[in-house]
Amino acid sequence: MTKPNKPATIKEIARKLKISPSTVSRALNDHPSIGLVTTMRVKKMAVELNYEPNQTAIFFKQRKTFTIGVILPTLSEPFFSLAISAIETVAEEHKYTVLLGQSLDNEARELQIINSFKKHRVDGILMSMGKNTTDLSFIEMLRASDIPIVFFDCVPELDNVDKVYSDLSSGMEEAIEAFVSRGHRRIALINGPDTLLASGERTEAFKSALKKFDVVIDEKYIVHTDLTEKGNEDAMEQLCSLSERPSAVVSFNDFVTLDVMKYARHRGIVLSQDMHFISYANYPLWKYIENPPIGSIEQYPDKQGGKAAEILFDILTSKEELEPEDIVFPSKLVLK
Amino acid sequence: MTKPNKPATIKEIARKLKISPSTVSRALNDHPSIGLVTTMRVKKMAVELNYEPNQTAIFFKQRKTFTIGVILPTLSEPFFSLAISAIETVAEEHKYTVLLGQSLDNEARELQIINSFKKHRVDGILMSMGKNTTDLSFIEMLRASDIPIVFFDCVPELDNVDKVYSDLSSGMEEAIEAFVSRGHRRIALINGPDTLLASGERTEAFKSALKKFDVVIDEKYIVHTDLTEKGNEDAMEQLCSLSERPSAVVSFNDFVTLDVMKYARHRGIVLSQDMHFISYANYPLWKYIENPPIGSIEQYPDKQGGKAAEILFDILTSKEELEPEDIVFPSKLVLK
DNA sequence: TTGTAAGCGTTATCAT
DNA sequence: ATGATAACGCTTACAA
Repeated sequence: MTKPNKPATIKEIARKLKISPSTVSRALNDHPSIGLVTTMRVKKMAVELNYEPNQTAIFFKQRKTFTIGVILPTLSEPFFSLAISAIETVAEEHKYTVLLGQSLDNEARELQIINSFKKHRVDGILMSMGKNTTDLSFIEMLRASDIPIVFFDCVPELDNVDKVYSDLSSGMEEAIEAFVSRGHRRIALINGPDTLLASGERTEAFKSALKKFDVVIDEKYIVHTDLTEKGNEDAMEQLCSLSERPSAVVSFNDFVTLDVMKYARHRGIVLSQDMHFISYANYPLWKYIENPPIGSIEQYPDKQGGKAAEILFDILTSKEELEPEDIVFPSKLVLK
Repeated sequence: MTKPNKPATIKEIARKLKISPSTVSRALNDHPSIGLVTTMRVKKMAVELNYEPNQTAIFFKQRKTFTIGVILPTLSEPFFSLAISAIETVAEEHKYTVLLGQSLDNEARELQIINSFKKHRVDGILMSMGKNTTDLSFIEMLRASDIPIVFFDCVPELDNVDKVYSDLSSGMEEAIEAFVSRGHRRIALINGPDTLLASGERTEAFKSALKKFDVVIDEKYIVHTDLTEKGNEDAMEQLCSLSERPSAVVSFNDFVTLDVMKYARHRGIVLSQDMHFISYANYPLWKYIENPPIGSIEQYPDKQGGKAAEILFDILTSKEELEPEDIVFPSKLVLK
């Protein structure tokens, strides 16, 4: 029964109807010049034969695949699964499908994925770069192949590329304000590794926010973690061993805060009393934590992903060369 | 400068070298019959002209796209993001790329995604069905189009399809054993809606495990939630209002347990003392929770996804028709 | 060892 | 309003 169903083609419809393939093609595409009757006859025969256009042929002919590739570090971070959902939604509206590639923050894998996407002739690429990606030559390569790329979240420091990202400083300012207004003066920052752009931005935002609210900047309150569990604990230990412990801590992200709070608890610190927290990410799990941070800074992965996708489709549909977009979403403290 | 780079084709290489396109094609593919010298000349010219095979043409000609589609409810559940990572890994080994489609447990969207995948002529599909999917006719449709599909996790109750899933009962048995050995006798089950297969399986496993450990089955200890936050709380309230409250609760999954524990706390119940929990999923966040469940039942999303992908590639590479696979991974209690 | 030619399914150009 | 033909880039019998 499972006859190797070579699906019906336009030619067969033409043959059955004793008309030419071009007429069939036009009828199927509702070309105005085709008579209503033939159009109907063709369409009827099409369903009868269970005709399905062979998209691979069409892709080939049109030099378009109606496919975009999305490269991001990992879907296990809620940030990115939210982002890709938004991307998928936008893609769907444009009748595009989404190719997925997780880089796992590995630059070599990133290259591999890009090449695979290029081979598959995706019409465009959305990318959030890995934390350690330094070689940006792939951008030129894609440009040479005429494949537009729009970055989101982790974007390159170039101004001739399209990018959507979040401004960390607005959230930081709100965080410091929240701490200060609650009477805190000894405010610490547990930052990521110095090699990360995102760390530099946080440091800068931290300092300028402290300045704004007239809190003296004390370098010993700025510590670093390599973002491993051990690194997070070490960073916390540094703060705990200070003679004047901070009473408030902004940390790199919610994951760091989770580890850090756990460690603090083991160290006998009473959460939400001896020490208060704010971090970046605003993951939903906080509502289940017994002494949650006073807030978390939202970076709007969905808006970022969605906007990046929209820009990409603008590029894809516009005929002229567009000026590169540089979109910034302010981050925002969400109090718990 | 951005010349509309129509990429080099085999023909141009042929022309430059004054040989025939077929020779070029063969040389590029290391066809044995081509002389070493010509092969080298061709390859050299290929890099020189920056030649890139036009995969869309190849896809078209070979009737293969080296693309598989993955349909799953949502990536925001860690279960599925883990599964898709495993799938991606296997796909990559086979030089395949992955098209993504999130159904959001919506049957109509599922159909839409399947059709989109079919249009894109994916070579095969991996699917975890939505919780409410009842119409399985898409399976026949895909069969007619000769697109193999392998199910994982949420699989149809048919025996002529390939599927990989987890046996809920082994984990349930271990859970009950863990409770019983700790002296619990009043053991409750907070199950999902009755319409779900997964709920029926849990109920059955629950009862037979209780029987196995000589605990009397008391129907009032079996309650249901629609898996919303409100539903979870209501289910817990039912248990709390019993004159003889259960001291141990197995629940549908970790998310339910989170809500339920939170509610219990508000209700004045001392977690890990008055009441103990076990649920399905084994999400990593438990290590950050102050009074975590005594354990969680692992369902191995990565193994399921990976195995499903392997089966699909077996089908894709084998010449003969293979017997449908029916793979069951026992679930397993992981103590915290 | 290499070349010739047909063909994959569709659409677009040019006729009629 | 419809048909014939070429073309997209590549592979593969079949010939030479």
